[in-house]
Amino acid sequence: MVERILAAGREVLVDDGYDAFTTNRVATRAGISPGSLYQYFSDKVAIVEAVTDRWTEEVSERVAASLTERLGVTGRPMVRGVVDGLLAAVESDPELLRVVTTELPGSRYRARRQALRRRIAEVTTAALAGRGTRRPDAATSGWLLVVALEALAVQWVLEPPPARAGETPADQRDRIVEELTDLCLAYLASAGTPASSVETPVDAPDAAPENA
Amino acid sequence: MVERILAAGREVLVDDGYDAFTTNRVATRAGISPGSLYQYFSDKVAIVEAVTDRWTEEVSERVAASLTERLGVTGRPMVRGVVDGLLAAVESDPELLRVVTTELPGSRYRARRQALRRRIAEVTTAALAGRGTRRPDAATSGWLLVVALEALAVQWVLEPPPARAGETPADQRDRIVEELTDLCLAYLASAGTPASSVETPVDAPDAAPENA
Amino acid sequence: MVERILAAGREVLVDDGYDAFTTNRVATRAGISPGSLYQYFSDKVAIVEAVTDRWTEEVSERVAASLTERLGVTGRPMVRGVVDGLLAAVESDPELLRVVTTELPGSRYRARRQALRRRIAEVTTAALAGRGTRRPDAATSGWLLVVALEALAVQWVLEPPPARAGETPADQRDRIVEELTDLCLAYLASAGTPASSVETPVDAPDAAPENA
Amino acid sequence: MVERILAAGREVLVDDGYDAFTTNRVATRAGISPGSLYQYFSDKVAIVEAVTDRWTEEVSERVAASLTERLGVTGRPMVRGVVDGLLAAVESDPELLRVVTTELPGSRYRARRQALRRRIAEVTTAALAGRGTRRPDAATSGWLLVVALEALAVQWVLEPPPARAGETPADQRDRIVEELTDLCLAYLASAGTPASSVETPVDAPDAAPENA
DNA sequence: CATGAATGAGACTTCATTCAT
DNA sequence: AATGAATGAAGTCTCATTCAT
Repeated sequence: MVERILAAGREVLVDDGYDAFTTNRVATRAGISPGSLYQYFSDKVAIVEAVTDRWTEEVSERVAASLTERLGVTGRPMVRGVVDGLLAAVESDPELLRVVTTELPGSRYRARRQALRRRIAEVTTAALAGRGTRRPDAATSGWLLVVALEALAVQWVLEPPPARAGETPADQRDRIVEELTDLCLAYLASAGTPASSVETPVDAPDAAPENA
Repeated sequence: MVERILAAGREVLVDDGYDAFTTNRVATRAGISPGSLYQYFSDKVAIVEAVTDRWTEEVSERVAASLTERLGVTGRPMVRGVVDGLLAAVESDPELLRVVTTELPGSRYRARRQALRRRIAEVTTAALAGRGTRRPDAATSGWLLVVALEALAVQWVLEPPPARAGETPADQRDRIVEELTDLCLAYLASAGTPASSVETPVDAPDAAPENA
Repeated sequence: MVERILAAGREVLVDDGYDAFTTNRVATRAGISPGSLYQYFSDKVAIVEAVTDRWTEEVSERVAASLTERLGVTGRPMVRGVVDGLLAAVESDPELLRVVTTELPGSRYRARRQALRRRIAEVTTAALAGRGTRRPDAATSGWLLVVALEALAVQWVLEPPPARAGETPADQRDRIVEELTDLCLAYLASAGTPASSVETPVDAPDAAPENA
Repeated sequence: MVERILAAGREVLVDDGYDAFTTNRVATRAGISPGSLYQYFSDKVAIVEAVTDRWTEEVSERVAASLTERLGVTGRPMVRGVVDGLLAAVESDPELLRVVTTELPGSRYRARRQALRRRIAEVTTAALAGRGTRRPDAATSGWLLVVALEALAVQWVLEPPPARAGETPADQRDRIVEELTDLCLAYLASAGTPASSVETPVDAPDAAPENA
């Protein structure tokens, strides 16, 4: 029965949006009476939380799975694995992803989303940690990569960039994975500006290669 | 009077959240009568839109300004300028930024947000365009950098990473700017995986430097 | 419960008028909560329609009944029967009759009223049809009698003429029935002005008997 | 200025209906400010009353005029004159007639309408009074004819019966005038059922001519 | 346990009226 | 006299929640 409610809740959220997520509608969709909802959930909010928690767990598991799968791997394949795992994770339920990231009022469901983000951050930084890197500040680098990767993964699912001519979705996905992998590796490999030079940066040496 | 309403609207949005954004509350906060709202706005939605539009314009202007300021600049300083401009833009009203990015139901205000995103994407990719780069697909690279930068800029304002011990906020900001600049330059400078090698990637050569 | 709402609706309409027919007032009068109205009616308008529909049916039934009662009758008794039936019909709820005829905004409830009028017109003209008549144009005669009879019946209920001294209401009613019967029969028996004489009417022959 | 307001009021009433008769709309239509209405009228209701009063006077005058025009006339032409005058009167502003008879809430504007009706009743009965008649009760006969004539005149303007094939509106109008004239004369000429026979009506003698 | 009718607070909006300018 | 911005009471309708069956 909880199952039916959660399924109905997800459907309403995905099909009708959060604004239309009324208890009556969820009950109708679940084929039960509005009163019965309150036997299993204290609140309307609790239903939304349960629906998103379930999705959250799915995402977390996928991320964790793809990492444990590649425990021994190192080098570029390892990074690629992390990226691929992240994409696979957010691809688990694109419609609900959209609702969670763009529809849900942050003020009410902030805690849940931050928990997920934190968990992803943990595993991701852990995976990227050991990497040989010339970055000076691991905490900042981790934060930066996780934020960027999460945003890119989500955006990839919700509004992917136009594919190349004749490119299959699978090909495009592979390409994006390589791009993100490049992004991570290039960043990690680049020398962070030493603290002293922040104030008076010397441009010439580390400037972008002027189309050499 | 429009001013008072917009100010009150912003306050309610920021202090109480979108769920509590009721016409009565806005009117009370503005110290006027509920009926007066409708002399200046057709709708509750119109008020929200006006509040966010104003913020949107501010952000747009800041981005544009910081770019025109550095028209002649090239190389790393130019990229740093773009990054700094982006940060400055989203820093204009952190509280409203939070509301707009996490509180507003996407389904109702999607159009507005996408317009802003598109405008930012345009100027950013334009700025980054001429850069010498070894990236194979400009469209994808642009998309990737814009998505990443936007997310990082927003996150920087809403939940910045912990500062180093004894570091002032201004110092941290400078440091983040350098990090983002590194991210962009390193990515652009790195060789995109040639299409042929996507299928059967050779890891060794382009792997991350294993802490050599 | 629908019953209670309809009863309350009728009361409000009759006691306070259509202007005061607010959902809150109906709910209060019915001893229920405003929200409950909407479990049974989609709209405020729907309530008014239900109330008037019920009255409409009652009126229709009465008219039909009084006609079937006298199926075999002919001559003056038949006409008298139609007239009596019409009066009986509109007498079913004088207070609501007043509301329906004078209070309800025609623009909103026109359709309903016309349906009733049409139904009455049908049965009445049908009943009067076979009558031997010297009227040249049946359509016009029917229209004329129905309009006149309806108005007279309604007016009889709402603002009857002063009774004769010492006359009981029942007596007056009988008298009015005879008057209306006379009206119908006299009209039907009178020779319609032939089409040719319409243009250049000769007054003398068909003039009213000058108190001969 | 009063003129402009009344004209605007009439327009709104006619074009948009009583429901849409708001002070703001009237003011806009009159090209003045809402506040100015209250310099000339105490109330929204007062405006409606003024508009309808003006119409009422027009109608009254027309009725009176058509009667004084035919002061010396007698016989059928006289009756025809009354009928024609009545029609002419209600034809003065068909659109406003519709509003007044079907749109205006009776409870608020009852008094005005009754005054008009009474005035019409007076002149009409006065005109019909001297007529030689076999009717036993002048008061009742007058009431009956006035009610019937008013209803017929109004209905003629608002929803006239279908015209004969090839008949011009003017012809139809002439025909209707004759019909109403017949109605009046036939009724007045017919012998009222004597009081004694009301109780036990003998049908045969005064029955309608069975299509002999 | 399940039901679903009933609840009632409260949201959005309109509009007759006023009053300072 | 004219204005028109401001008012605020009141109306319609929704929906999360409860409770008797």
